[in-house]
Amino acid sequence: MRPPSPNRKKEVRLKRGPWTAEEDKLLTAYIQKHGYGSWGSLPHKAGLERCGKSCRLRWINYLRPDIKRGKFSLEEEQTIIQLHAFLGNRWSAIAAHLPKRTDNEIKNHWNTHLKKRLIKMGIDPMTHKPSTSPSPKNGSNLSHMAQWESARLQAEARLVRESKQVVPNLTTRPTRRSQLTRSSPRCLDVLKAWQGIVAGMFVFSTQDPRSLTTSTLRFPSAGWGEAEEWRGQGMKGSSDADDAWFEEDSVLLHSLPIANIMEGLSDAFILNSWMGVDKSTVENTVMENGNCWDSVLNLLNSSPCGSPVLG
DNA sequence: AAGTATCACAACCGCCCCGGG
DNA sequence: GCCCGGGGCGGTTGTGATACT
Repeated sequence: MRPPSPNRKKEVRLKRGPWTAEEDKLLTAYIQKHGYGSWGSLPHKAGLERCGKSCRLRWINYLRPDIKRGKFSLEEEQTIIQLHAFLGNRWSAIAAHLPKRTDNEIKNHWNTHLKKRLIKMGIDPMTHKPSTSPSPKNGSNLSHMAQWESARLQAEARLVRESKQVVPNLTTRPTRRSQLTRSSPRCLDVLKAWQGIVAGMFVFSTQDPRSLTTSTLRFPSAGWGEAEEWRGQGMKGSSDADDAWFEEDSVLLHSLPIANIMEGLSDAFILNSWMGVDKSTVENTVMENGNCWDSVLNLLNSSPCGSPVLG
């Protein structure tokens, strides 16, 4: 605990550290009766010797009734990893896509679990790419990342415009930054589309799951709806060590295609817009087209919200 | 049983953005 | 346009619980 600053004007002794049950009760009772907002004056009104920030944090991260606590499900972990691959450490944006989870909780879970597991697997948790042995495609990856960022920023800019016409959702946490993502989630829901597309359509030509990051993509030979087989197929052909690795980190592995194959994602976009087109035509075109980002940009910018591409 | 290391997560800190004056 | 205060966010720390030696 650091000593109170002598420069602070009329220092009121504010309590710090863990909240007591009594304090929780006071805060909850006050907010239930009066609602929240103006956190600066709330502590005094509620009879708490805490700073407004502390009250806000306690409410948002712990006392809110619509918070889901406890272990993260596999699905949630997968979602976090995938969203983190695109959004980085923008926890509030990630939390906006995980109902009833707080940004703080997600951040903690990432730092204590997911990040370590990625590192253990040799994946750079920041780039979601292999942390060693630079890929020969690094240059193009960077380029694609830059293009993706450009696409994302353009999409966000569009969201900002659209958000001005959207009534805020009063049932969710009203944050200034998250309003951008929350009031217009469709374009971020593109992630869901990716998840469905990639998990549902792609299999990897390699039998070594560790080389997923550099694998080329192929399609399930038996049909579009049988992509689940890829996991089993991959395990059958791998060594014991691979199996152990595969099993241990199966959740993460299942996410890897989305996290790592940034290039493939552009293909996924195109594929999604080509549903119904002859499979071989799609495959040929995707494989021949080394850079689909122009198409991605077009999709992002021209697709009206509610289009199939954006969910 | 005691000491130490590690884990999990609540809470704090400082920076930044935004709106209002 | 500038300043200021409120509020939000991400990074970091503190601390209790648990596992290990």
